[in-house]
Amino acid sequence: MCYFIENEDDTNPCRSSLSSVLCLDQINEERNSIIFAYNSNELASNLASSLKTFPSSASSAPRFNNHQRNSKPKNTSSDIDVDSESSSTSSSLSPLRNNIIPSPPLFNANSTIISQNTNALNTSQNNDRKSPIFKEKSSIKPWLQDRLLPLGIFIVIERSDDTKIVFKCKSHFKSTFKNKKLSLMDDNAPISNNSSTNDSNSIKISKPKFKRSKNINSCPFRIRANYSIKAKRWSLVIVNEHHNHSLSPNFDSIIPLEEKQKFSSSPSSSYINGSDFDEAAILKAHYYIEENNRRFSNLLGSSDTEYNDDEPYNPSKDFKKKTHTLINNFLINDNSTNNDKISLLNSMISDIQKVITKIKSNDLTPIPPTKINKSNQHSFKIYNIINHSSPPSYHPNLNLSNSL
Amino acid sequence: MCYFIENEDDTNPCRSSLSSVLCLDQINEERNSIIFAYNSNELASNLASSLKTFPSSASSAPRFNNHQRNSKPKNTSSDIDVDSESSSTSSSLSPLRNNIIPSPPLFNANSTIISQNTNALNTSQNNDRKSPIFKEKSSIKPWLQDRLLPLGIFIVIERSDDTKIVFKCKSHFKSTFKNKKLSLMDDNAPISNNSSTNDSNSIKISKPKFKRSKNINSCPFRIRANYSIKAKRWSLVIVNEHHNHSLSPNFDSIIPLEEKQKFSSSPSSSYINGSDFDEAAILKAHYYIEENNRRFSNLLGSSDTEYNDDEPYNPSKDFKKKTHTLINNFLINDNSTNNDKISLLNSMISDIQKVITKIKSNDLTPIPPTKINKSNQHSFKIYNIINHSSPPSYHPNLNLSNSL
DNA sequence: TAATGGGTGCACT
DNA sequence: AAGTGCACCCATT
Repeated sequence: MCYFIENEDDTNPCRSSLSSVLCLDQINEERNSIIFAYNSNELASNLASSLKTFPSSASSAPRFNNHQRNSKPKNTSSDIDVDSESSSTSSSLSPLRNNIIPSPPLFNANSTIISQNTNALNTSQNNDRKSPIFKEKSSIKPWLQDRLLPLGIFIVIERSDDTKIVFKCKSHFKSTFKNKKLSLMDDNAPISNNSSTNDSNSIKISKPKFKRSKNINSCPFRIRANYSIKAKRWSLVIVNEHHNHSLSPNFDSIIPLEEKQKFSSSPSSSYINGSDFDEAAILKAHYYIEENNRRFSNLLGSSDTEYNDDEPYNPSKDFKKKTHTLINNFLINDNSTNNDKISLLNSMISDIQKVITKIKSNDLTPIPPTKINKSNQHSFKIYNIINHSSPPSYHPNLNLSNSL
Repeated sequence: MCYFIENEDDTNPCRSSLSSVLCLDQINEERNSIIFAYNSNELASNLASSLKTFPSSASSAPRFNNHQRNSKPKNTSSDIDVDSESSSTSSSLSPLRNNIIPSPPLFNANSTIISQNTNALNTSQNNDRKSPIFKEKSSIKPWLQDRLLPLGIFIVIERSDDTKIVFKCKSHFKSTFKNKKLSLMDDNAPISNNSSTNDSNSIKISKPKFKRSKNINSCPFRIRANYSIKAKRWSLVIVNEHHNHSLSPNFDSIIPLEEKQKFSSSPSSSYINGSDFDEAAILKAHYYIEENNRRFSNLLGSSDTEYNDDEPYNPSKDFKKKTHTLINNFLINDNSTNNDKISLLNSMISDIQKVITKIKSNDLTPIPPTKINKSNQHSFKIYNIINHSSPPSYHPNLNLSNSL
């Protein structure tokens, strides 16, 4: 089994968004073993480490040479240049098969890996370098699902065609009705039907409408299968290993019963019930990944976070950008009077100053929404902030070229 | 042909959002005639009027009785209670068939209509009240498309199952790449490659990334086909007759060539080329609808508008809500130091004050994004405000009841 | 079947 | 205006 690593150039923004790479090898499926490569990205390493615990014979991750696209003369034919046995850093590996040990790489982010299987499947295709790892497209998803289920990852196909399959997490979306009911149950505030007890200091909550954002479905986790026409083989790429939700808590609710049974009883899942199954390692890996995802997982239930592939999640920058967008949008779009606009903006400054005060006192409770005092405004309903999943509204007169 | 109108109760929020109702009858398809009902909604009336011009023999819209669900004893069997010939307001109708003239209704929004064909199709099923208007589900879309194409409305199925079909406008979305190119062509700002000319007063814009919002695809137009198991028939409901785009300008580009040919040559489209086709009336109706949609049509190209059935579009309120969400989210989520947070918030206040200044001078050009001066921050890219279609981020710890 | 990213129709659930 | 899994497309490079 050989690996070829290409550095991505930045001319293709889509391709340069690959943040981490992991190549899986299903050749030793009978032994429930996985060979994988990982890059310097911490979370990718963690995922790789967790996968590493699956096969019992691999003591460390194999490493591969980094083939800079132009740093080395490359065979221009359809054959792929392969380094083999060029490094001693992989000597600690216990190769699972009598294969060419993959060359040690210099990994970095934005690199992709093309696995080139120089060995045969246990079939007549032995020693055929062009033999695909996956014989057919339809076998990729079951194979991948089997390996990700123990991590609590339930994949579905987001998009596919003859040359690619894009996998993502199964959506956790529940109906807004169900969420509404749950939210109301969780609400500790007493709902009083006695309107006469209304005093000005207590804001009465009358059946707030909860509506979970649709973006709870926007888990950024992606795995991609690419079919190389040249190499005539499928390869797997982890495009984004992050989740915006915890994995184990939803494990039970997401996976259909038949999947669970299949998972726990199928012969290919013997790493769960088999003799060489290291349950402690699996659990440890599982929780380790979950730990790394904690800052995302606690977004569950109110997540509207969008992940930018170009750069890591940065709440401050995200906040700044969104705020800037809002302000400019308001400046240009709003058709209220200038006085009303200024009044609104001043109330916003007031809000920010409240937040600054809270930060200084380490008080992280949210500030209450302020009312808009406009005579010509419709009565301002008290909205729960969760209630608003609508994207910002732009005005048709917003001329893009003028806004630059 | 009889009609039965049910008032929706509000226990089903999906159904109560029906804003207008129009029932089409394809029985006289051979004569290219349509019987329809419309409610008091103005645009629904317009659309109904335009449809009315299709059949040459119908001089006015039929009206139907409003059957309040509990105002009248209703047969609890599977037969549907039908009023017939109970009003004289429909006397101006020229019934297209020797049918029971539909009873005049009291229409209101949030009502739905169930057509009950008391007459037979021109088949052996004559006098079978259970005979569906459409013999099969698959015939509905072609029939409806034939009637909407002359209005410039090209429908696709949004969702369907055994008992319903939801139609919407075909998306006008073009790829982001194309938009990017177009936007750059429209950009009047010179893009200088000479970085030495950078002075502090002019904000240099280096190849802004345009990315059209996906919400350009959110045209609210919806027509729904419902299958009544009781009545064993399909009925059509106009759920939302508004568009967020003009119809005719996109007519040519949207409709595939084969559809156009089918439209202009099929026998069922003889109301276009046939002898009783009133082309002037069609065009008038077409432009009339387009006129009514003008305020939506100029959203094309920058549309992020989302239609809220509960209340009209209100930029100020939208802005206020989003800002509040952002601030609270930042307060809770951001893991930077307090000094950095405060610095960021102060810069935000500065931005708002700039906006206030601009408002006072009636200068609606957007403010430039400010840099974040943090040593541990990545360089802050200059983003175009259109570039941000991501919804605000919410934090799970944000207690909803506390924020009220 | 160049490689690869993405929109979206629409039936399944 | 059920949400979404999936594939048939088309886009750019």
